[in-house]
Amino acid sequence: MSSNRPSPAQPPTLRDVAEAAGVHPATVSRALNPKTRTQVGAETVRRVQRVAKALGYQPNPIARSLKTSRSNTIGLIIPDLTNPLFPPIVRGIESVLEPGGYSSLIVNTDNDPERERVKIESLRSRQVEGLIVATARLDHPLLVELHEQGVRMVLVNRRVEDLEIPYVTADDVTGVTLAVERLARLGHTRIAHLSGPQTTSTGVARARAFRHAVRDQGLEDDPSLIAECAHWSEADGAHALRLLLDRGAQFTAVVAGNDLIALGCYDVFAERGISCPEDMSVVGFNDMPFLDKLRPALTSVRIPHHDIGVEAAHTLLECIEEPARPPRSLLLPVSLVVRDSTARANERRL
Amino acid sequence: MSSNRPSPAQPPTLRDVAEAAGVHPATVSRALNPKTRTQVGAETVRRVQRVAKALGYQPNPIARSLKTSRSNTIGLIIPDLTNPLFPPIVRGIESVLEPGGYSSLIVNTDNDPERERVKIESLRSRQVEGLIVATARLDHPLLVELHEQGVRMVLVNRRVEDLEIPYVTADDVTGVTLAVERLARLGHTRIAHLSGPQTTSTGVARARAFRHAVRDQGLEDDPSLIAECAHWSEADGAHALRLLLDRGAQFTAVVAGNDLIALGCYDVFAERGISCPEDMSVVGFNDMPFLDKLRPALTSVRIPHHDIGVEAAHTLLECIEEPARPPRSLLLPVSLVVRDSTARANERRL
DNA sequence: TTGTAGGCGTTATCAC
DNA sequence: GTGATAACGCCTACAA
Repeated sequence: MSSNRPSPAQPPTLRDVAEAAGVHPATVSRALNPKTRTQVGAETVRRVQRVAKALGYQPNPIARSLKTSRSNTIGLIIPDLTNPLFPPIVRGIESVLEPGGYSSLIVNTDNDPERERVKIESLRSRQVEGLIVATARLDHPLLVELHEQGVRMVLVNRRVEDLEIPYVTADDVTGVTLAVERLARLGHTRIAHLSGPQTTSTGVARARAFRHAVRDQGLEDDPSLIAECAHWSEADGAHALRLLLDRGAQFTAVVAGNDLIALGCYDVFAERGISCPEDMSVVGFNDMPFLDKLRPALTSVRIPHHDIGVEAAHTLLECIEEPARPPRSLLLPVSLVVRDSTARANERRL
Repeated sequence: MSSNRPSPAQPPTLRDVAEAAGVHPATVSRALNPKTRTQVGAETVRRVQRVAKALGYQPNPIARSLKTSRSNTIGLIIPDLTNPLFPPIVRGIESVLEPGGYSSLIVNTDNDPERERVKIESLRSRQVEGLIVATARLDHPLLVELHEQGVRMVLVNRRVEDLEIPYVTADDVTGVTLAVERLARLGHTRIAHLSGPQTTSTGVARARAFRHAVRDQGLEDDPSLIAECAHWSEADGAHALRLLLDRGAQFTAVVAGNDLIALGCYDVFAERGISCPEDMSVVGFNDMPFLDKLRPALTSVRIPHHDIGVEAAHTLLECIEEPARPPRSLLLPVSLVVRDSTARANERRL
């Protein structure tokens, strides 16, 4: 009876429960842990559980981590949470991690390798059990290093060259192909591509797919119709389009590396009095939110954001929980969402 | 000697450093901790630091947490990371937390109280030292309960009634007033308000400010021109506007509770062939990204997203690090960003 | 089936 | 100034 703590809400520990249940702490530990519960008498288990609930016992995950050297935490490396591409992916990830008993620590790198190094350092010091990385570049020494150190990770939306790191991405090739096919069917014969940075697998894959698709449509694969954006941003998209235009390139449609780059095109259209889609068609990539409300509504390749997150998380958990099994990578299907930024080619522009 | 670990990259511990430096672990601890460094001889400090760096020693935060019962982690409760309002706030928060040595655990509640309870539970079991809450409702028993338990927290963009919890919000009253003034100056005499949920302080504050502002402009404060949205969402915005329209309400402008609600209006305009801004002006609130690219570009009240995050984080850290000091709340300044969704009133509509 | 004991890596509190 | 010791809360051989 006398075991009531008058104390100021110190959370109860295993010992408190043990005391209250008249049993040894180790027994409580076993009774409360599903994996060892069988080793304890059914009656004892019940009593312990009752007492634990009564006291409002919550295991201290820090103590547990110290003992088991598992943190139940994973790190999420993204360039910029403010880019609408990522929040849905993050939500997908959490929808898997959380039921699995994991939490995620999110960091923004702004695509700065130094920042990235520091933040990953900090994540590791917090003992994360794995990493989901959305910032991978084709040549990415840091990731190679981590991989060699046995850090478990999964890449989303990206890959690294010559490296056996599992990845989950959208099917870039099909996406770009759909875009080009659509434009070709609308009579466009000279289509430009504002590619993403060629330091990223995604940028390279989409650019390569673009050239293939153009040839497959029987069109000329003219390198002067391709401009590379330094970053996946509006500003860089605008810059690249201006370059093409100033160079006097002739084209009636643009396949943008992603939606932000496409938005950059909108800025240039406004600057130069080009009307979209009458003078120029544009297709984006990713189908971010609110594209349907743009002026004009942007045609874009839809990728399964949420599923990418879900699959990435599953893959990572597999790596963690069954280190033996060789992890598989995933290519998720895409579709073209046709809106108002694409129309029949305006031949006068050529 | 025999103390060489041939082992596979077990990260070095304090003990390893101590051994290598020929000194006691406690000394290493002191030498490496800025707050206790003074207790150690300068020469020793140098040697320990050198050895630590050489071994690549990283303190184990879990062990430290166990001992100090501080996790250096805070929880971030937001309704939905996918709402563009939040990522910039999150970034602001992290920009303060990180240099302060804290990490943040982000959870989405989808505004579901039950979910919220579970997630906060889980955060607490992870020993977070404080909470930044963006989901507060005026009547919010859970938060009251937590507050009474002494959980440190700061509200962003929201307040709770009759409760001394510090908050950081934008100046809603001024924002709405600016919007109404602008519309009045454009000749609008009948202005509708699609309010946010009246269960949130923000919804109430903006609605109240709206009615004040209308009267201040010498216009009629007609309750039939106000409709409440059940959530801060596009769908609910559209729903509310349809309601008003179907009711036969006469008005030429809408002040929306936030940008998403304003976007819902766009949908209804399209449905009903109302042209904006010719027939109807709209003002949003929050100035989310990409509003300038909408059709038409949305006039909106800009709030300092990033700063809200920054100040909230500062406030929370203060609460944690100086529990004595009574925390102050903050009201951050706003401005009206005029774009194309507002124009002179079209009297024929009345 | 249950109890015992030791330790995970760190820090706080003593001594010396 | 530095060393010894204990303890944070939990888990897990091992013993009983």
